[in-house]
Amino acid sequence: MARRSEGLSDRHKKIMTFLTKFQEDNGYSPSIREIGDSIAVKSTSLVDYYLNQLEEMKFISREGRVSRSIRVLKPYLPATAKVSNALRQVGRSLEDLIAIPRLGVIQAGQPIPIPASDLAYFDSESGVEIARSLLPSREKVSDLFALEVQGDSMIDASINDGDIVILRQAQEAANGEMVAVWLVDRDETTLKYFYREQDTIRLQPANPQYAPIIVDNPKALRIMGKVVMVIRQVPTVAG
Amino acid sequence: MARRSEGLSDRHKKIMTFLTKFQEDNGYSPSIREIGDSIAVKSTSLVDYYLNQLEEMKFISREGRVSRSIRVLKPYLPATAKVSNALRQVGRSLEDLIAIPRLGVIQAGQPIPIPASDLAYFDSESGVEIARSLLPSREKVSDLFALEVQGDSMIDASINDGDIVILRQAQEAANGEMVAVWLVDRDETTLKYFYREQDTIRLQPANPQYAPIIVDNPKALRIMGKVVMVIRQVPTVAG
DNA sequence: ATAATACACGAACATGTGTCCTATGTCAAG
DNA sequence: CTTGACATAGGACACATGTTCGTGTATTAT
Repeated sequence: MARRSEGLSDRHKKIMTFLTKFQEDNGYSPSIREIGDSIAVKSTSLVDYYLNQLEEMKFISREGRVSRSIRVLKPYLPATAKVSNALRQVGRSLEDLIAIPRLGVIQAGQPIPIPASDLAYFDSESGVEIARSLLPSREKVSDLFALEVQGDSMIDASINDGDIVILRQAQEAANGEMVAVWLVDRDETTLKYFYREQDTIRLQPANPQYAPIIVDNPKALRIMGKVVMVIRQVPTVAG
Repeated sequence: MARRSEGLSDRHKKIMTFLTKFQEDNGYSPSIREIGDSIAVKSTSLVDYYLNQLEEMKFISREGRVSRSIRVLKPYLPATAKVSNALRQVGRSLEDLIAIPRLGVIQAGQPIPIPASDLAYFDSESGVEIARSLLPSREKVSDLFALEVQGDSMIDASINDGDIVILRQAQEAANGEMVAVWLVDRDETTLKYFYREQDTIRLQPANPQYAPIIVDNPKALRIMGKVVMVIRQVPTVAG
């Protein structure tokens, strides 16, 4: 185990991720023991030990002696967590229609930066409204967000300039899935097919005119979400 | 106490208000006893009784045997600006939800009858619901209908097998527009780009692997509608 | 009047859950 | 080697919390 790592250790990160995800999935906090299970730790005291550290570092806060009272102060996935939080208020109050926040523009071709911070704010007026009946039933509303596509590198994947893509938050992806990834180095977000190879990750634009992006450091990219739906408004020549 | 009140009783409202407010204030759910205090009820069983009703009415959901696991499904809080704002949003959204009849599947080889008379009836269960905000404002709702695409002749036009296309009824089309046409001879309906040439009409599948269909007798085809929107549900490898 | 039903109280119960104490192992510094 | 800080485990303990059962009291229907 890594010792003395300043900032968050691996365990801390796992816990924060678990906390964030658990709360999004269930709407309430996990218990100490549930957290322990998630990081394969049997003893409750050790979990408590970590939680105290996280509280010390202002990553969470909790009420003494109150079950499941952990609040995530600095979501480990800052943008996405905040968004889903906002979404929960609108989305869950409605059964048929779902307002999905349109976070911004994603450049599918030559990637142009969407600073991650941009993902943090979401103005309800810019949301995309979707009928729940169109979504696979298993989709959790709170995990969804929308982006508008610019660029044409995904043309062969049936995604065009101007399309609106609905994504589900995810931190991982299987080979061949279409994902939105944040490239840390370039500080930009792009839409690509995801392939994990031996030591690298290949981000493949479906359009063969564009070269794939090869990432050798897994930490240099963060998967923001998987594409679950594409909406395209076809312009008609004459109204 | 009001009895037999259909819908939410006074107690129910108080509980929902308390739940909403408590969660906003604390970030987690109150316990049964805390709820009891808020409505001056001493017995936990009575609170449980009400909670069961609220759960029955889909106002909340909770996990069995898990503390503080209440989720508010329909926030009840007419006073707060925030909530009323959200509700207004929801209300407006509902009005804007449009049910578009899904007439059937479009596919080479399978004829789809789309006489105007057929548009009159449609079963709401088979309809596709679209938020009005997604449609160009000028679209007349009554002119719209939906088809599910089978086959891949339009792949390069960003339309894939399984996609749902929304069309507007039309008898004519301008060059380059994407239309659904009924080929009288073949007795089938297909989706193609429309080009009128000197004496013929060319129906161009965007996918170059497929040859265009040349129709020399204008009466041999009937334009059923223009494509105004494409909705694609992307399957994810692992749910 | 009687039965049925909805509403209400309280207490007992089982268990979920946070807290805390002790013990052990590991590693770097003295 | 010793020491001490850190990491880890196990478990006892108290109490927080959801569940359930028994009982009582109105209101309504038969």
